[in-house]
Amino acid sequence: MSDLDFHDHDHSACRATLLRAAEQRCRDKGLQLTPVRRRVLELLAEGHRAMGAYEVLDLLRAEGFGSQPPVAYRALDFLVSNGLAHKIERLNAFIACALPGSRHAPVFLICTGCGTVAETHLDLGDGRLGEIADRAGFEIGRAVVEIEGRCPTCREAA
Amino acid sequence: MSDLDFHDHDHSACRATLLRAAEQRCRDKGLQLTPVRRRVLELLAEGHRAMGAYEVLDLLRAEGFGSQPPVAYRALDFLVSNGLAHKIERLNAFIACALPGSRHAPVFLICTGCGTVAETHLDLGDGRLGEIADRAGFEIGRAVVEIEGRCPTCREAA
DNA sequence: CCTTTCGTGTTATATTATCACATACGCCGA
DNA sequence: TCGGCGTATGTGATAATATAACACGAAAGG
Ligand SMILES: [Zn+2]
Ligand SMILES: [Zn+2]
Ligand SMILES: [Zn+2]
Ligand SMILES: [Zn+2]
Repeated sequence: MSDLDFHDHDHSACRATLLRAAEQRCRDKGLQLTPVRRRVLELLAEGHRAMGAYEVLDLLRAEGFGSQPPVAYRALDFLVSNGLAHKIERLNAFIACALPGSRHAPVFLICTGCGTVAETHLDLGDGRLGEIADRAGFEIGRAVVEIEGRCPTCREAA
Repeated sequence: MSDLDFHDHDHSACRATLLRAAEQRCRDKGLQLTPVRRRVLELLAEGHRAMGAYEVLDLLRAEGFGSQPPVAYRALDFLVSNGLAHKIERLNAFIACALPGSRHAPVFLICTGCGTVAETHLDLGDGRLGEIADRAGFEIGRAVVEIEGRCPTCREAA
């Protein structure tokens, strides 16, 4: 399975992998993967798509967690800060990181047809972006690459 | 002057160039660069930095234009749709396009120290991103590349 | 036992963005 | 000349996204 498949892969498998990786990562780094945080990551992984903070909040509320925005935002911030999820700025939405563990510049391919989001990554050190930054004397902190377009399935349909 | 200078260039010159280019572009394409729209572009060009919609709105209001959010958002949408400005998603802010005319994927270098934003661009056809999209069978519509870090000036200061 | 730290929860508020509707103006065909 | 039409501008109201400020409780460490 490629890291770029849009529709044809085993969600339950990648979900389980994600959760295991997250647990491992938190153990290693002394982070607390508390019930809310864990559940939010599960929700993102289950949905396997970008979810808004309020969408997450609704689900948390329905499950007996806190019902106010900070509950969702704090859990999401934790996941994002620790590389377990990403925020997709273009959509004001969050998604589980498909490549946890590696320090990477995520690249999102966002289908405007079906809303599916595929993640891959870019090594910023080499390549055009690194070159651009070097030439400008700019020190890269973090990068966001978000590409909107149509996924293979939606292209066929059209 | 490079298109990537952060601090040391002639603002009044690049502002004038921008406005002339916009007028030209609107004439060519039958677009109406109305007073509000033109003034918003001027404000972005004068500021020479990313400005929030409400910051723009405050200035418009002070100058006798409409005082409600849609006034600013509609003008900004016009400019963005027609390639005269960009929205920087990471900042929920807008900036005049530094390279109007060319159809390009803008790349923003955002300094977290001083807030300055430099724009350059990427040709999506070739390069790593095009390659990634091709491999996934993904048809690129538009792309957003936003890099946060420190500009040369702020690096020295640190 | 006391203090500190962290996580969770709450209420209230700030910030960003859109909806819905009214008016005005230029254009064009009847 | 008139009426319809598209487009731009303006308004008040509201939606969607995000943070501030504070209280409480559990766990860790002295
Ligand atoms: Zn990732
Ligand atoms: Zn699709
Ligand atoms: Zn541009
Ligand atoms: Zn700087």
